[in-house]
Amino acid sequence: MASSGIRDRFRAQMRQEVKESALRQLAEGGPQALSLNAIAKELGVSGPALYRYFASRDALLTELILDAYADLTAVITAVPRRPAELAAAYRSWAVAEPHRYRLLFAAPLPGYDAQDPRLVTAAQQAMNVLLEAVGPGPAPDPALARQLAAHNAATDPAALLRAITAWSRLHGLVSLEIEGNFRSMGLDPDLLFAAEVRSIDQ
Amino acid sequence: MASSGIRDRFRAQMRQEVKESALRQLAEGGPQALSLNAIAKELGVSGPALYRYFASRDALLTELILDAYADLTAVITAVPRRPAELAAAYRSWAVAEPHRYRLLFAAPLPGYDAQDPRLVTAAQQAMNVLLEAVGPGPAPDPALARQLAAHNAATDPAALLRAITAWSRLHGLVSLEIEGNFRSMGLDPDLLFAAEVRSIDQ
DNA sequence: TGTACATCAGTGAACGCGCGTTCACTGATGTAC
DNA sequence: TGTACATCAGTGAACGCGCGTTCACTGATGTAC
Repeated sequence: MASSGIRDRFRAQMRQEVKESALRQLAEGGPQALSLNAIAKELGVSGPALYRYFASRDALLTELILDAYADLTAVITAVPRRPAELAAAYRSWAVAEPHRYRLLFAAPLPGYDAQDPRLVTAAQQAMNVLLEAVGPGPAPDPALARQLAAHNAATDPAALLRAITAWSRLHGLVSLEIEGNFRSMGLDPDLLFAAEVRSIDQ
Repeated sequence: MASSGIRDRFRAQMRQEVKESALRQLAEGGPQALSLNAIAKELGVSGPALYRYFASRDALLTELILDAYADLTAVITAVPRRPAELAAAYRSWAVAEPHRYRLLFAAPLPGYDAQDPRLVTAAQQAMNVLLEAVGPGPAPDPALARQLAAHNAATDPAALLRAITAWSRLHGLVSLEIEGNFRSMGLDPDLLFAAEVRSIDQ
């Protein structure tokens, strides 16, 4: 009951607004632009008020990361399980929200410890979607096969390796694109992407 | 003459020490850990003293980036121009100095504008080394071929595309490795790397 | 329906810290005569 | 060889700013009787 009281609904909405403001800041100012004081200011509230909703800056950051994993996973889940479609969905999300993509895969902020076990779980769920799309690739060498099996016993190591390789290639393209490396070379990321996806697809 | 006076030599060495201290800080604290005050403290000097050697924090950062490009280029230049060797050299450098690799390819710091044209030149020189190692790949589609030719008229567009693709794949692996993504999956980056390089090599 | 109470969102002041940068200045030292 | 001077490394104080977080507190409001 308590969890659907009026106060609880208010709480939930306020938490949501804090997160939205935080994301707006990340989008504009880069990853270390996440400042509780600035969020409070945007929401028209004093700084300490935010401590009603999040235990600390790190706690807020952790939630943002979990949300980002969930969104990315949702986006690639909503699409046919084929490499080209998955890759396009993955890239679209990253390009649309580079600040959130960075939250997932770029350097962690100093002073922030990604200890939370929920982060590991969230990452695995995203990976599982990719896994369903790829067929087995070349057989990994025995040592690698053993590690792959230990990481995910339910999946053929050759398929797992292929999924990881595909992910790695995707990440390479996407991260260079969102940091502007292709644009500064005068190259259209769309075309590079199409060319590379063809290679993953085969 | 003036450029080899005693004072000039002193200046050069002091500049070097400032840079070394800056790199030490980056190595420990992440990219936004570059603080002039902290550098000054480490060198046993007051904060304002550094302004004798660098016009601003951004000027220092720019020099660190240029140095990093130069070092990476030197490392891959010192190795036979074959894909496997180049890839191994590239990766070794990145893994040995992840903080410098991030300086080159991860998100720019907020408030830092990478305006300096020397940065573009430095990036191209590194790319040129990769170019010499790859043979032509599949023919790019016409629009992409045009852009590739515009970016580098001296090179066959098919070879250029192959070099860019190889770079992108390398970057994907290397950046996931240095951020600890493979380690957290229980996978040995060496083995993943060997598997992926085989694919680039063919 | 009315009242008393517990809950809790939000405040303002404060703590201690760090940041980049400027300024007027001191004092050592290389250099030119 | 000795001396005067210009150069310039470095200082300490200050500016204005922002940060996360704590604390004791006020006041509104939902809730239980």
